[in-house]
Amino acid sequence: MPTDQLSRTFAALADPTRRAILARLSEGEATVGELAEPFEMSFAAVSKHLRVLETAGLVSRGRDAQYRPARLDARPLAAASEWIGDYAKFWAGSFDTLGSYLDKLQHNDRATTDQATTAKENDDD
Amino acid sequence: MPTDQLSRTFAALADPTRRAILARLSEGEATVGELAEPFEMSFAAVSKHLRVLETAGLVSRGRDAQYRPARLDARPLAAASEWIGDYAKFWAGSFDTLGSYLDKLQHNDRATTDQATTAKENDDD
DNA sequence: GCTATATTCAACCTATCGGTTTAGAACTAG
DNA sequence: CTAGTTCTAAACCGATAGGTTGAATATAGC
Repeated sequence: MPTDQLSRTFAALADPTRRAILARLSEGEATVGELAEPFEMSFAAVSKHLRVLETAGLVSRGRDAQYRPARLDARPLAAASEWIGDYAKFWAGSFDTLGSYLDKLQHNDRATTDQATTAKENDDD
Repeated sequence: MPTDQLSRTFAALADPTRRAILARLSEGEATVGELAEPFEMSFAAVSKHLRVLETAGLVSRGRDAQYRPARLDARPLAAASEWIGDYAKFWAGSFDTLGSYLDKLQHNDRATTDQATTAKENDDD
């Protein structure tokens, strides 16, 4: 996997187990055991997933006796959301190209575009 | 890679070359040759990247003589954006947990939460 | 039909992923 | 100190990712 932050974030999200772990952590801290419980998978495997999430900066770990509780850190998701947001104009018009999207913008000021409130001007990369 | 749509989308985005290809395609259709030009990489490699994007539904291909122009289809990004959007409330308060976020909501009605305009109510999962 | 151009297929290589198992480390409690 | 719990490290494994090269396919132009 490439070493840039955005790639690590997206790679971390590209696994349903890890997304489920993040969903669980959105309800609060959890130990490895608690996180592993819903899965038919060894503790070690979950521990590895946590490490991937940690390397991506999406999870931080603490220490409480034997336990090493994990907690969510959603900040890298902001950057990911921002990246995707630059493309919002392309799905706002569903099947449409940018051309017909701009066209539509001129014809009806507010109708199919209400979803695109997050859109930012595309800068560089 | 897991076979669900969201995983394929995130996996496709987890590579800077593919993100650059998408960025290029956001300016309009392009042939493999045009897409390969900025990279020190064989045509075949770019062709493979395009296939990953195509499998993820992010790119569709056409035919124009020998050329097989690729065009952006951003619709899968909408789902990805929605998934990430469910976590917006967690980065809105930066370091905070859900607990202190809800706490904050009660104590000051509008202050540190102005960033969270995209937040959707977290429903199922 | 031949040749040039654009793209993909097929085989191959190395590195990483996601999982396992087994052992060991970190800590608590008797 | 010993025993029990929780978690991670290490070694291993098969499958996939991302790249290469060289041959095959598709199309256009002559």
